[in-house]
Amino acid sequence: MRKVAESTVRRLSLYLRYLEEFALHGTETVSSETLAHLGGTTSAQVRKDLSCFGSFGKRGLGYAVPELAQHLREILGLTRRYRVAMVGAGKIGSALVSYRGFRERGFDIAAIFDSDPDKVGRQWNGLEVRDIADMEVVLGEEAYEMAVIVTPADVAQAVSERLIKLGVKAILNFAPVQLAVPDDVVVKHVNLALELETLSYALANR
Amino acid sequence: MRKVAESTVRRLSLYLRYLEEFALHGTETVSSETLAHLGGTTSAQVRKDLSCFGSFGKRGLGYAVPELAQHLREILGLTRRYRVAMVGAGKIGSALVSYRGFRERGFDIAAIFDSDPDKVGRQWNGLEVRDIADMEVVLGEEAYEMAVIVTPADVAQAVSERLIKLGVKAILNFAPVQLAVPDDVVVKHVNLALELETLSYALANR
DNA sequence: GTTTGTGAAACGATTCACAGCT
DNA sequence: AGCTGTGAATCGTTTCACAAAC
Repeated sequence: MRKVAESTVRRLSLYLRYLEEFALHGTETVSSETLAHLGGTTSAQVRKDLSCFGSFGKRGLGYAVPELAQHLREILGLTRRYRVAMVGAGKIGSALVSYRGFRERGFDIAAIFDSDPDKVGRQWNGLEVRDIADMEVVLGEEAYEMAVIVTPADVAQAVSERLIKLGVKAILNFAPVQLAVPDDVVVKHVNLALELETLSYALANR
Repeated sequence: MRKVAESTVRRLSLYLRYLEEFALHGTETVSSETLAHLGGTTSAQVRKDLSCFGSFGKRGLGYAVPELAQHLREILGLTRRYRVAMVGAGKIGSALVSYRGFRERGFDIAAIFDSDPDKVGRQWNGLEVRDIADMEVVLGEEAYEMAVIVTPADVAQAVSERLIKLGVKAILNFAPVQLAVPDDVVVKHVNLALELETLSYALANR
């Protein structure tokens, strides 16, 4: 199975979302063509993506919706819930904490940290913002495999190191720095200004 | 100028960020190797990326920091400011409006719309949330080329159509739907839950 | 007849390696 | 000597096209 492209994984996530939509409406089977159309790709792409992990369809028929959805959940590691630590209680952090999309997909933000005394102690979506100085104490109580870093750029590297020491293996990083992490830790970088810049490029080069 | 890959454009944005950092510290020249190291890529990649748009370096020396930065700003269309309309005054919208990274890069969110009467009329970062029903009136007063859609999925397509009728040519879409738009309109899709899912996949498949 | 699963072909992006300029 | 710019080679992804299954 080894070596699946990131682009494939992203598409699988998308397919899963559409499958859940179909499941909700009671649709029983779906073709690669239908999934492709919804996901903005081609039927061959859908089949290739799936073929990385097995053959889930019936020739002449298509894919059984709930079964394929379940396979995708297993492939994507979404049959369990994840406890997520969030560091940085700024505006973006605030939005993420109450973002239902995370909880719906199995990601529970279960701890929030900030260094600003004005923020520490406040309740956020039923969760107390803790002092970043207490991170080791708070996170030591339960296992956290995932974290979201929403701090200023200059502290993000140090924060990531503390998180990794505490067992975090996956980081979603909103700080505009390239984090240096060990090989067994995976980092996904999100940079919203950069997304607008790709749009600006597209506008300027038509 | 030939077809430039999206990945190239994203890296150029990154290089620009580092160049501005160097400019701030008064560094005068920088090598492809240095930029590569900061951006997590290779020197050959940096040179290839730049070579799509011209030859900006001096052999034996490297690149002049302020000059290359200016070239990149021009390439990326960042020598001007953009008026951005935002539709959807939820939590994510709220975070984006006060996100300094946008303004710093030339993107001014200059209008916010929502359909919720509780939100309409409220001041957000010095900007009044307007009724989405008045979108045509408000946006008709000034030219808007860019928009951010932060609405629920079910209205995003209709909202995009109205925006496009009003002259919007670039959309950053946070709603989890694939928007269908004319060829001359560019859409960038952001899906935060999906980013966590790629992390979950990585954790599950080690 | 329809739709999957998959090698093979086409395409695109990255890396190599070196000639050419400073 | 040092570093860029770039064609050529490599590597990875997408598309094609068709045999096999239903």
